[in-house]
Amino acid sequence: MSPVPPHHPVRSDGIEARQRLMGAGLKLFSEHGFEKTSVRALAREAQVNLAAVSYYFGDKTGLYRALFIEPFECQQTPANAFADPALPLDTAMRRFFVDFLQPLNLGDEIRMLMKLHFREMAEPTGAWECALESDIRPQHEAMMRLLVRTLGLRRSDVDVQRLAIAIAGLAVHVFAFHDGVKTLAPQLLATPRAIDTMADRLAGYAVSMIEGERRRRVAAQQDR
Amino acid sequence: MSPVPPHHPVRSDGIEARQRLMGAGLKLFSEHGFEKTSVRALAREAQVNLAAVSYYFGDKTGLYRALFIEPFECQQTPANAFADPALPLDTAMRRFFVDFLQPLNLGDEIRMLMKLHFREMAEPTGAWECALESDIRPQHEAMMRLLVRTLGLRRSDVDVQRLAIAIAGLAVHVFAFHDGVKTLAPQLLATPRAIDTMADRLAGYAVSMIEGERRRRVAAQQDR
DNA sequence: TATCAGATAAAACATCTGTTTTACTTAAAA
DNA sequence: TTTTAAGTAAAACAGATGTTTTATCTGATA
Repeated sequence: MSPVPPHHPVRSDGIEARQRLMGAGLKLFSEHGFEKTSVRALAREAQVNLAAVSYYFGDKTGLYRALFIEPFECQQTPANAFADPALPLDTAMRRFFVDFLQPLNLGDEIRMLMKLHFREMAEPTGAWECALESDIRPQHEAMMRLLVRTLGLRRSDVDVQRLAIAIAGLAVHVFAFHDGVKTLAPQLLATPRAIDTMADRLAGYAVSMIEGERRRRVAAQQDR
Repeated sequence: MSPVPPHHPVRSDGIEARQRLMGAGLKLFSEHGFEKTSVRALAREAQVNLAAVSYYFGDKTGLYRALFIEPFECQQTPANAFADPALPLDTAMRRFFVDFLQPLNLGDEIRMLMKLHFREMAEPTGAWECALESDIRPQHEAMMRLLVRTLGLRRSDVDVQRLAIAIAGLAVHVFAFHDGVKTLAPQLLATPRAIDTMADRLAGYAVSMIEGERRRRVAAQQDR
């Protein structure tokens, strides 16, 4: 029925239509969401014919899914900071939050991709599960390993999961409710320097939370 | 042009159409979002004629806005917990988070209203600014007053704002990324008891964060 | 009872949506 | 050069959408 998407088009007028459509999709989807972005707007933005989206991606959702599946360059995951066991906790945390908030500053494409992912998290279209498994879960698990290591546990439990989710939430919240934060306290995200300070503080909060959890566990142990 | 919405319709076949439309709007908007909810679906859900929505609310967005503006019953704000200065910090925090996460359990209508608000936060349609000023900002400021009081400061500064936003983020994150949390760690929000435990832990995290911030301020003071 | 505004109902309207069809152009292979 | 298929373009399609119009009905008031 629908033509097979050719991944390496023979013909190309300068930039290839397929890639330009993905660029347009990244921009428009992240800006206005899936529903509010029409196929016509995509074609216009990409300076490509209306039929191109169905030609290359089958349909509109095909283009959307492609944005989640096909990796963009760079894409360094913040959780990399947790890989090295030799790294002190506060340093690792600080690096995590700096990496996490990085997209707020620079990298137009990555920022849009990030925004697209967060949008998908808030309003799942189905591509979400995919992103969760490939992006979120690995980071969540890396975080849990760090916590298990730091707290000196033998293995993870529900309280470690709670803590991991709460720490990630510190960063996610800033991202997802970027607009709200900007309205409540514009200075906090106004400059790269301010964002760096924010990352620093968030790392500090995370460390405090972990220390608190350690104390709570000790107290709970003694109660038993 | 458009008929003036009569707030007290004389005629009423049992339940009034206007109110039923708001019920339908609350359900469908919170479930599927603004775009994905059609006027026809609203009319069907409310068992009301198609024209009723335009008759009572002018248009579709009018109904949506009405859901934000017109207060539903109860609506106790979590930040009430901060009003009493005599309340110990940890108690106040615990109450805040319990109140905040309460809608996850019970109160079908309130839960939907909450979900609608969070959805609006993630995908602003314009009704957002309204909600921010009337709902969010007061809570944010109550939180800041508590922090200023607890930290023994004379007045708020950017670091207090950062802390307030981070603490609120603990709760908001659980709400907004409810689905994600449920996928990553289903047990955490499965039962009312689990939710209560979550609120308890979040309160603990918040207290730890505040203590950490107090230490940070002392250290920064000494550096100067 | 007659009147009249409030309320409802069904149909019509114009627009926009995602998708497909059809025809045309291009460039490489036979 | 001829052939073939990939790629492009414009128009057409079927359906859904928000909104308005027109007509009808209801029930309290004069």
